[in-house]
Amino acid sequence: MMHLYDTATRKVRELQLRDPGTVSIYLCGPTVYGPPHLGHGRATLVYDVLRRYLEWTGLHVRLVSNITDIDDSIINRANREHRPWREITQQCEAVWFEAMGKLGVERPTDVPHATEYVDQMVEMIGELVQGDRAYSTDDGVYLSVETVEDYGLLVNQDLEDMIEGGGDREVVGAGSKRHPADFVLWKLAKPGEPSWPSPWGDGRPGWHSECVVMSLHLLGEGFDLHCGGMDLKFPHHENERAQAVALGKRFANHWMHNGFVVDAEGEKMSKSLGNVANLLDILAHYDPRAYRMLLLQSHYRGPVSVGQDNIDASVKAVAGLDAFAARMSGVGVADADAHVVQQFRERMDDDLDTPGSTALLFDTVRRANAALDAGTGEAAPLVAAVFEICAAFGLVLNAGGDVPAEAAARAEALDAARAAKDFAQADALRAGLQSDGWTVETTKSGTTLRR
RNA sequence: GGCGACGUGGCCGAGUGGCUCAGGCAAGGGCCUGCAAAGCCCUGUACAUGGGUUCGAUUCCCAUCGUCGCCUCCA
Repeated sequence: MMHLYDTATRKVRELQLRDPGTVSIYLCGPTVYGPPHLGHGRATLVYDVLRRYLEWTGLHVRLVSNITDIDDSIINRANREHRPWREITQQCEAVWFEAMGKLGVERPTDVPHATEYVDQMVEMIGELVQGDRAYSTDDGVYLSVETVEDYGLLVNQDLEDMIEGGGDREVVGAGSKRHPADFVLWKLAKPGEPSWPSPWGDGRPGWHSECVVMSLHLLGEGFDLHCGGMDLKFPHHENERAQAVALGKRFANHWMHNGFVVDAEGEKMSKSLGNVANLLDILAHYDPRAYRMLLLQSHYRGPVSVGQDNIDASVKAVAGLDAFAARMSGVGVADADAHVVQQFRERMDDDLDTPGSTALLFDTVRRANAALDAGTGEAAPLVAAVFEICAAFGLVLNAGGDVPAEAAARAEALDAARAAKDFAQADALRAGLQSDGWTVETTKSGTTLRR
């Protein structure tokens, strides 16, 4: 069974399932106001691998990942560009899913939009106000964090320390709040801003309220796993949790957070530092599978630096797997090598050890190649194991695909020239095929083409 | 100030109290090949620094130096 590091208890523990056979996961999705960056790509890839692996083991996975389609940053951009805010969110969402498609990230089973759940949010906030856990001020409704017993659980900090460290940061709504750490559940609208009706005045929900409502609505109390990037740990996840606790509801059983993408100097890529590398750029210039490979080779909790050298190495690693798939396309079907599969499961179940699993993958590739070289007929189970691992990783290998008759004819001509020892002609044919983009592999048994 | 992560061979990046030990990319040598490609085999005296614990530490403990993250925009 899967064991994962749990942020709340700060140790690796078994992922206990509320409903045996089904895993319920909530992943905080994007706020759609700009293009996705490498960090978004990392988070979605990490959880895509988690999801695919869990499914591969035979579990049913319900993965809910929201779209935050109402937020200050959206409104700000709309004002700046004098465009309707809905136009921005729709466009950004389309770009998001296009990028995810290219990355090979499977669409979540549910994609709730914050704006579809405003009624439920108002209802929830009402409950909190009624229970004296929240109060309204002249600019909105706030949750009183002092009423939440273990506030700070996820960040592992108590309230005083958090406030002390606030430093120069501006405390939002400081003047009217009961406690500086109280956070907004409902923001009253300023003139011209998008708004929904509520008992406290027209306004919009706070970010933290969106995800509690949607996760509890779609997955129910005590769902299995809540995930997201490290930066969501606080305040977002802490505050989501605080609301659920204040409501007396069981929230996520397990918390998972992935590490950052950092730049060459080891600094986190962030919007405020302006060093964010666009995911779309990477997708346009490299084999998108390379980013998945790069992430598979590092542990999800650690930082990953994404640079030219890094990506290049991963591009080649993936190309090597393609060559393997092409080479093994003639090997018959067999059950996957049980020992390899077992080792793979052990590693993956150990806090999603994809680096160890990737090492196992390449080692199995090597063994399968050696077996094929030796002609002992032992390659097939190893090949099957490689394909199993790739499937669980969400890595789609390119075995070369269809070769048009015209190119196949030239390959045959190449073999004929070689047989006739007309090497000048053979070399010319090969060069011609290569310049047409074919990878040409000439073996004793004949020439194969792929691209 | 509080909480936390990290410093591994040319680059990236796992991991471990002692065993031949990751893995990818790059490099050198060999086998195979008409030559390549693909593949296989071999090679590289790695674990920030200083102490300590230990028969033995890259791995545990302490300190130092350095890098980074979070402490109400952020995957």
